[in-house]
Amino acid sequence: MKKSAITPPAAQALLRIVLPVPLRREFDYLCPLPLPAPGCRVKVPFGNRTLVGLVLSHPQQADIDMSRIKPVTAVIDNTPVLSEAELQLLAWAAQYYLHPPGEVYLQALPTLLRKGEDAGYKPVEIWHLLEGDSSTLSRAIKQRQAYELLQQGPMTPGELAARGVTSATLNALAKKQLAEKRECLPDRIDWHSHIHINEDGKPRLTTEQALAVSLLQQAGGFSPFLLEGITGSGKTEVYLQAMEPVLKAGKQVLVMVPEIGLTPQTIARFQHRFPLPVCTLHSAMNERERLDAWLACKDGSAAIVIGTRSALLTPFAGLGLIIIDEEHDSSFKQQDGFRYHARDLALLRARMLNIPIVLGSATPSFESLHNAASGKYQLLTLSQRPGSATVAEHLLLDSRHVQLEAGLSPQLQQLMAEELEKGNQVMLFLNRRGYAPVLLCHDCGWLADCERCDAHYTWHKSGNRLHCHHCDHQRAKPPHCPQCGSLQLVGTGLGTEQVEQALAMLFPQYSTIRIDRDNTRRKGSFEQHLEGIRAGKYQILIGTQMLAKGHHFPDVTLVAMLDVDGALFAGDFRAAERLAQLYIQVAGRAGRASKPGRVVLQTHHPDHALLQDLANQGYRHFAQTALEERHQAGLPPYSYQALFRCQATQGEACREFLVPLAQQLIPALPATVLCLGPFSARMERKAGQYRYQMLLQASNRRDLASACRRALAITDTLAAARKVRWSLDMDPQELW
DNA sequence: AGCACGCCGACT
DNA sequence: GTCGGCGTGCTC
Repeated sequence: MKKSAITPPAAQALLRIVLPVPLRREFDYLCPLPLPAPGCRVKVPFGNRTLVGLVLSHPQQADIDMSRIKPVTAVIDNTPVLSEAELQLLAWAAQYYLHPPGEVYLQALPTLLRKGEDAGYKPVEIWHLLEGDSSTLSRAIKQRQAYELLQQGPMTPGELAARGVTSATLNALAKKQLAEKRECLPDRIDWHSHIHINEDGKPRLTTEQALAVSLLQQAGGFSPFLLEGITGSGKTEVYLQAMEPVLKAGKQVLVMVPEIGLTPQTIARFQHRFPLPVCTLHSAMNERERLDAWLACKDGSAAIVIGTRSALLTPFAGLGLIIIDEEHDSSFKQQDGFRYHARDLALLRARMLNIPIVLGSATPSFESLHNAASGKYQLLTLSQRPGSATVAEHLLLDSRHVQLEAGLSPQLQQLMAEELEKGNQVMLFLNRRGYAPVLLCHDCGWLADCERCDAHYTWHKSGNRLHCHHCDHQRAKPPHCPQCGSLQLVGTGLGTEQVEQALAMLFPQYSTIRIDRDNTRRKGSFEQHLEGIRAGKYQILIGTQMLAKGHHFPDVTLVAMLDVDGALFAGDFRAAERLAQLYIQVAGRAGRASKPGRVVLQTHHPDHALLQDLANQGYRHFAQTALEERHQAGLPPYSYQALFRCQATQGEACREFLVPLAQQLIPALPATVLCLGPFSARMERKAGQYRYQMLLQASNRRDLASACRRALAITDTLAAARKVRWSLDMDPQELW
């Protein structure tokens, strides 16, 4: 007879975990010993569903009554998917951005891991030979060929297929017990001990480059740099050489690029210099590719990681350097959900890891310039282009009192003709696609307005459609006015389509290509157009800013911005900064190497201080003036902001939430914190949603954070909060 | 966010 | 009589 039917209660203890729910809270669960370490995933019951959560700590005591605490369903990982250092970074981010911790932590994991999949590589299939009598293959030619191929070593089905071996042949071999398919883990390359640097194509450095490289190569510990280098000054070469000692020490390098910067050419350049494992991380990858790349960062088998915003949250085995190219680019700030700024978090990560970080740009953000001026960043300047390149000439063309042809002044047409006659290319920028931004009835004044937004439809003549650029709604262009029946529907204003059409009339002897989102939608068509331009198939290029980013065409000697006047008076205090960055970007397209370039800005406000500054003094001078203005006005980076946004199908619902929030908050604010609003978005209704906002501005971060925490506490008590969608945006980059 | 619970209108 | 509308509350 068995003794003791009583089993002792299983030894168990508490886990504090985060879950993918929009609650600013952590949750405690019971778990049998041994407890999974912080950074491990567990499955837990939550309400009546099961969620994947991440272990943060092992608390001694629960923060609620023990009777309400449930046991975990399962432990997924026996080794953490995130290290202590990464957990610390994410904890800081959740605190700083005041975002629900579950959404912050889970953001650092690829989707497959969020769903609870194993944190392992996808096994690869390998065919290999078995011991056996191969003489039976004398008459089976294909099988014998496959057998002989496999005698050289095991191969994947893909490699075999490339050599003409079909799966049928392999299956036949398997049936005869001569070969077998096995699943195994992909090879991991141990690159750390044998670094090779390809000196082929390494250019001679300018003095400035050499100085920057030597300072970067000597940098040890946490040292932030701002690399300010004009277009064509060779920033990438500085990055490459700064990476050398880091890689030689067996440390990984993270290169962050804007969304549009992750091109095959970028990757190829790094791959060519360093024949080491380079991996990319971006949104266009599928879930499996992303997990495999994520694992390669985490286990150290990737030497160089080139990625967009989300790459910053990826774990690294041994990160030695962070590079942020085009650091001013707005795509580094996430614009929904967890609204983090990857550049700002990168600084924090570098500080936590005690490693150098380089922010590079031709047009640094005002924040970074301010930090360089105050000595927080070391400034490295590249003001020369290698070789004998000349600097472009900048012209402001007064478009007042002159007859514009499809937006082109006679003077601009003259300049274009001059360059075209010399066999050069001309590039025109207009940040408005479509034929005309407004369609109206000439007889009764009816306007084609979007039903879901406070905006006009843009008339796209190709396809004869009306298209709302704010909500993406499309409809056929009505044949006559819906109000008075008139056939006199006319377009007002100018879009790229219209300019393209007009150019064909003005310069019939030259061919024109338009580049905007409308005619590059098809995969690969953008690259195809670029190729056509490089090959000289087109002499005149007209496009939106997508033409401005990064692509260089050596035969372009004249670039012109047709209309930026709208941006000069936009309501957002950052509009001028963005315009200046775009202008410099565009200007960088003009001339290089042997051919001097001209940059033309056509404007109705040629005396505007901003434009004068940009054209005559350059970005740096403009930035200094503008920063001084921000200083006077107490705007960022001389103050700090947080924005409460709110949207609902009824404007009233937004006001019923934000007004009492502001009323209760304002009396509790210290003198250092300013509350502005609530006020409606400049475009109050977008895609059927009414949008309101409330801005908090403070002279120091501590007071701003406590004001936000106060506001969040009030929000919890407001029933009206449940009838709207609201969010908190720390360090907002744009106002609605 | 999900999901259940709960209390009021038009339908098999 | 029920199906289902969305307000309210809760999730360790």
